[in-house]
Amino acid sequence: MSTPSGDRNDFFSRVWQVVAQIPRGKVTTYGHIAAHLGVRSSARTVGWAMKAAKGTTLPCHRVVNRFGALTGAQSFPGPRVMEDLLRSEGVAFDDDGCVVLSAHLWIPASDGAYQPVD
DNA sequence: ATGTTGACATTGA
DNA sequence: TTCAATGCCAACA
Repeated sequence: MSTPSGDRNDFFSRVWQVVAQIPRGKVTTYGHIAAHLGVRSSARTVGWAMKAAKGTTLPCHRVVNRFGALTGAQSFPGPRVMEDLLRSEGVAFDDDGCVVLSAHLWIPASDGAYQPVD
């Protein structure tokens, strides 16, 4: 549509909207968020939105990469803040320090719908 | 204004 | 199998 002055800053807003829907004790990946927005290739930009979300109420700590690694932990006030936050919500970690996506992976728009694993 | 980098993911060779 | 290249959007030099 064409509204020249309207759909430009939406990308961040959309990402923030989705992230805000992540239930406590669950996590999602950049790719899933991007895919939900219709652009899976923009997973990178999703990370930017997260960085820009610092200082907001967004649970950016619930967003991890495809491997479940806390890639954004370094952007937190402390090296253990992100992991501690997730643990505080009941999220389990693997021996590699990665989130057990098999148990906590949440997908946008699933709306609580049960999602089978591969 | 242009080019590079970045909390990623996918495909091709 | 692993390595390299591509796509996307925004901020920074």
